[in-house]
Amino acid sequence: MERPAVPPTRRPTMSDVAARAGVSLKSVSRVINAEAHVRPELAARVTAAIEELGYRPDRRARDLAASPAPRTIGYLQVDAANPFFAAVYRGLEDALRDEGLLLIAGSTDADPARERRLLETLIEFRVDGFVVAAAEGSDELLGREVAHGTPVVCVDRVLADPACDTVVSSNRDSTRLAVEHLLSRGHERIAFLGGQTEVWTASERLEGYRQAMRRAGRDVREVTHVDDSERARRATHELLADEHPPTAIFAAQDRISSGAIAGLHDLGRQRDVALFGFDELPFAEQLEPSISVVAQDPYRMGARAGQLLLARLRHPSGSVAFEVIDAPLRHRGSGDIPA
Amino acid sequence: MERPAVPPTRRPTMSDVAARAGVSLKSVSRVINAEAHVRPELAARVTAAIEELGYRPDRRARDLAASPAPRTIGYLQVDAANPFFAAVYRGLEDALRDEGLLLIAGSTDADPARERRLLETLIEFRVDGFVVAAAEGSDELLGREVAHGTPVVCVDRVLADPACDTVVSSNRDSTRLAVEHLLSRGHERIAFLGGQTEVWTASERLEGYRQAMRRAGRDVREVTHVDDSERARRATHELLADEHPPTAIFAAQDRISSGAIAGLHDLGRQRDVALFGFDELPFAEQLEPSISVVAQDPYRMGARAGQLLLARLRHPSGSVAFEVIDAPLRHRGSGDIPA
DNA sequence: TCCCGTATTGACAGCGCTGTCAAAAGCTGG
DNA sequence: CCAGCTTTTGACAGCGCTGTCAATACGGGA
Repeated sequence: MERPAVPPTRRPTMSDVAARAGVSLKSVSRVINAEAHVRPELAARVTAAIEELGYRPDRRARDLAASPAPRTIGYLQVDAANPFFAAVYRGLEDALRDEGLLLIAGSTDADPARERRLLETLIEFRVDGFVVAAAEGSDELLGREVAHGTPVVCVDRVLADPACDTVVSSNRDSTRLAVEHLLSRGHERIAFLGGQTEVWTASERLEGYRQAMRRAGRDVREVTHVDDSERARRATHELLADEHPPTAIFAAQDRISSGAIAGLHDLGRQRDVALFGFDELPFAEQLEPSISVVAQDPYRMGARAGQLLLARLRHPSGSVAFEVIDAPLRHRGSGDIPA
Repeated sequence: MERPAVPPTRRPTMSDVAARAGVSLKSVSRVINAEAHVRPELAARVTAAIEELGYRPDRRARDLAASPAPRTIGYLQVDAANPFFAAVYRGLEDALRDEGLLLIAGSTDADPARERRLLETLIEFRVDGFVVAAAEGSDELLGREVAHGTPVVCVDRVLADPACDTVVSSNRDSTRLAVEHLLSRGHERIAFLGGQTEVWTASERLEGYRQAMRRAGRDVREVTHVDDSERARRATHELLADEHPPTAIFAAQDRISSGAIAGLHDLGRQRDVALFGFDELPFAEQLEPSISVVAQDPYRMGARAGQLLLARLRHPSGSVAFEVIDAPLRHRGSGDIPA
């Protein structure tokens, strides 16, 4: 199929509409913005011209000329394909949609350089606010924006210096409770499989684990920087090949849980090693045994972040919020396997 | 925490930089765009001023003034939180990133009105191209854009009238092969659980099922408009409560597979009713039995769509591509349960 | 020494739109 | 019929930037 030679039709502008309708530029502007004091007859003529030409206003020019209501929000996430961030995204989107705000998003893959580049680009587009669910790759730039008065909401992370509105899960406490549950089932050797400790959430969860183990007087067994499912799978293999293998595993995020589940299955040990995961998992109910998890609610986190952003847009100097969303334990089976 | 009264610092403009550096507006512009013929000494002064003021160019003004290289692509998807669309998104993002293109995305929830609104907004932002993975809610508007010369790529759907570049899976053929596989295991009553038949992909898959059944001389048993996991779960219950229940089920997309799996588990029938799903599933390996699926590759679809878009941006009148990405069968167990 | 080509810089218009303000048109009551 | 008001319309500047083109400065050769 050959595409027909493109008619080099310049997109019609407001002047084109004005000329066609035989009115002034400003009158077209009035009609488009539904301003008062326009004779219906003139409005009709303009509307007809708009229709005939297929005219659409240019938001960029509009925003440049007027100091407009907020229109776009930038969203920085680690990975759009990760269910956690996808759910945050969706929550955000739904919270902002009613206000007509559009999301411009990008994945950073936890690469600080990429994060910086992305943030700079978003600034150049003059987005009206930011929601940041990504590592600490751009704190300085971000701090500048906060200081400048641009609304910024952090999700699932914290920005240290200029305080900004923040939404996080009860990482530490929920982890502690989950580990205490494992302890209550008689486990003494509980391994912790977690991600990069430089990441705030990861360190919080690790701290929750340590608190529980310390209070119970047990030795910790920490495997960190397990950043993907495949590494978690291998780590699980290694753990169980140990001379004194753990009888329970705490997996500090969804990818790690996936790897641990796969690893246990590989060895046929899924029914005798207890497992508690952080993050809800698809098919957690249908797996055998079904999987106990700390269930974060990323959709809700995103939605709250959106609401905080809207509030900040309306009241730039209101007090700064720090919201902790409870991540409840879902006891399902794998966490109740006894020692 | 009280936020300090915001310094109402207007964001610095190019004029501010020019004034500070004691040079003309145009010189600043030259430095920023790395144009030739600028004395290093002057460039240094400008750079310093930019740094001191924390100046960032305004892309909107820039794009308005110059006819710029493409910068943004609009992505219409049904639901950002759906793993399929999230993976397409990610593929797109990765394909476009190297060209410095940014994605502006929105979820339509298969609501035509919302789809139209979203598309109109994206047009107002003058995005340089569209990738559309959403239902047929806005074909007229979209056709206008295609006719107008704006690059548009359809993913997982087709646009009938003005042909546009398209990337789809082998929906019909792969479904036929999967159903033929079930037939080969001796199944005679195979039920089809699918979504809205008005959606192109859904109708293609249904057609594949019909072809296989017709050729084998079997009666069809079609349950359509099963649009979410919960409805699929109930439909599965009903199907198995039938006087002549099916001995195998084909689930035409991931959400439906999830529901069917849950439904079978509810009844404890997961080991004696065969199941073939469309779309890859997390934990498909670890479930018992593990789940046979037609494995679409949404990441690759997104990546190809991105490449097609880039190609079209470069050669607006090249020939129109229609790419079918093979969705191979993954035989894992649930599809091999005999009648 | 002066002329000419090249390197460097800046003035100014204009991208598509909205805000301001003034002009034109229409209405009221006396 | 006119003053005095309101309604309706348009001219024009300017948002922050880039393209064009003219002006200035500098170097080398005649």
